[in-house]
Amino acid sequence: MDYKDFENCGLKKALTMLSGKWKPMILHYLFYHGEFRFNDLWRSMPRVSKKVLADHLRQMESKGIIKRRETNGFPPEVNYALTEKGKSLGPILAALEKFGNN
Amino acid sequence: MDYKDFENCGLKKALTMLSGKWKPMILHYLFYHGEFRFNDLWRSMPRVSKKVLADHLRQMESKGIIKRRETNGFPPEVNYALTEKGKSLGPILAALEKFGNN
DNA sequence: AAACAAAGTTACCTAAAAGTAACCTTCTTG
DNA sequence: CAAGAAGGTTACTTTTAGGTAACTTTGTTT
Repeated sequence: MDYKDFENCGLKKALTMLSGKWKPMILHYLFYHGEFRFNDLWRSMPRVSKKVLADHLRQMESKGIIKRRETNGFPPEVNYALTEKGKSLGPILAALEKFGNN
Repeated sequence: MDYKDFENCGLKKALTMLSGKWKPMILHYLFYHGEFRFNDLWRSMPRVSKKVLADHLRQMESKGIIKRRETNGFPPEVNYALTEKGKSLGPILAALEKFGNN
């Protein structure tokens, strides 16, 4: 590994996708509840700001981990769910959780 | 999961241990080269400051992922290596690396 | 005696991440 | 026709992470 190319390392990319104050909680919620709506998630996480939650969701969407789906009824409804790629994180996150609990 | 207890979640704890700008690179170095000395690592990572490198190493040591060993000869020599717990991250990091490369 | 080496530490400074409160748009209901 | 709800955005402030350069300590080499 040439260290000037380290930004392209898969480990670095994966950990960057998962780092963010609220991402573990979002992922936990997704694996536990399946999909959710923006405000439902937000209300269940009382200490996160809408701004940061929206940022985190956008980042995760841009990495292909979650997908956003708008229904055009009223009131507007936006659902977030894991993509297939996101679901493939399942075993890894389970292993991390186990590791973190020692 | 009660969200006010989320700080104690294993996933959160694990990801916190692994997050830090240079930790993926340190781990990569450890798994690839085995142990190293402070300045050897530092010289191979020209863009990290000694302060941050020392901080990262201290955090990882405090989590039991790496161990620090001083020899009392001269010049002083400090070696860092993975602990057994650290080695147990191997398969997880390999899976993350694969995931990160899609 | 001066210079150097290892493994840091210290006192600052800058950049990035997160938080706050107010606001916006489109429709619905009272 | 005012209020409210969903799903955000905006401008601004605070907090945390990371960076810089100089310095320290103990001993060795020149």
